[in-house]
Amino acid sequence: MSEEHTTEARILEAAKKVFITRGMAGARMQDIANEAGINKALLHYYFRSKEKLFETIFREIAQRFIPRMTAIFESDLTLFEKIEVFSSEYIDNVMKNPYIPLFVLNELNKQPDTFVKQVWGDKKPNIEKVVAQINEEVARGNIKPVHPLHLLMNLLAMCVFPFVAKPMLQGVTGLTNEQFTMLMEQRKKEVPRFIIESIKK
Amino acid sequence: MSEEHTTEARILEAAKKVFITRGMAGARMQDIANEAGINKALLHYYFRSKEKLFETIFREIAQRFIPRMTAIFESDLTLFEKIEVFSSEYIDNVMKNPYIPLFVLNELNKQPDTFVKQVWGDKKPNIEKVVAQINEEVARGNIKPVHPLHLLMNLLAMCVFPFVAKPMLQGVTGLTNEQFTMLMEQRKKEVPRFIIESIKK
DNA sequence: GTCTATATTCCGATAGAC
DNA sequence: GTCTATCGGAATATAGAC
Repeated sequence: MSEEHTTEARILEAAKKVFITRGMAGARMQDIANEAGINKALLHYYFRSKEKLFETIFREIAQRFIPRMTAIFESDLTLFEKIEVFSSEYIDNVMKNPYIPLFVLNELNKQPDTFVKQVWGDKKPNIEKVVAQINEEVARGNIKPVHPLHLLMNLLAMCVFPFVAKPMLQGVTGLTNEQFTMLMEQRKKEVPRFIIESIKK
Repeated sequence: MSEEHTTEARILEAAKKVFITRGMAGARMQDIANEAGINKALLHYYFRSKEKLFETIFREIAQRFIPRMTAIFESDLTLFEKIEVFSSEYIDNVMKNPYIPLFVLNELNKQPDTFVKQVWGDKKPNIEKVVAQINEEVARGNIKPVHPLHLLMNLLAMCVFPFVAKPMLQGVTGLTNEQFTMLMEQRKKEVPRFIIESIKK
């Protein structure tokens, strides 16, 4: 598989793959070992236990994925720009790692207290800036009155949900993988268009 | 717990609760037995194996939840009515069973081939009627041009996603359970309003 | 039908050689 | 650091008494 990787890196790579597809409860140390091309004992040598290994993986994934989203909200872009950039970048991001959202949402639901801390232990994502921006645009009469949280939920929902629900959508529509990908490609423009149509005056 | 239920019904009730919260891989037969107030052996007496029990539960849940959503799409309501009724009824529905969407999406992702058949084995949900309705409204110039699938995905996403992402949303916003419930209550009107604002001419 | 006791399998973790 | 072999516990499943 990978050539000049250290053993630890290969384990992390393999564990990531297995944990993401099967979840913490469904993953087997043996599967991870096979995927990494080593044996079980080595997993315990590098990471004391399955739980420690999982925590390492989860933290890495969550901390690399969530801040990347929220960074856009904390930036200096205008509200409309943020909506456009977020949709485009986030959908792009998820298309490359389609299983991550469900994985994160899932484990976050199974272990809310433990993992919520792990994700935002230090620096909680700051959405106050966008919220202020939205309220400001409303006050100025640039957009229609809208509850900031609903607007942000709508944006996030429309970007994430299709990937989480892909098997269901394919079951209903009969879409092939290629067609699904094309649809998601369109969505980068479609989501911001849809939102802006809704709030613009 | 429940008084005049048969043993089989109590097992199903208990299994439903445990499977939904922990998932197939995370659920333990012992937990189900405890929850039902019986012992493990009885579980195997009524349902041969954990897998059989799970399949029974999953089929029941999926077949009771998904058709209820799609029935609205197949009805004789107008497009705008469908959007309003769906939002209201579906959010209402999920508020009473908040863990079901993630459970279904999750297991559907783990076993696409097996379960997609189990859910829609006989009668696939028919979205052609709404799709036709949307295209018609566009053709008549009643609403702005919009891809039917994107519109339906948007509707579904905005209704379902907040519940699937509840722990994340609470982590970011600090919302209490009561506040979250109030927000979802608002959403029954907010989602159709948002959509209709976007597509109306 | 329901229970206790036990068999069986699976899986995380460790011991110890190299 | 990496391996093989094995332990020990947990979880599914069965046997058999009542």
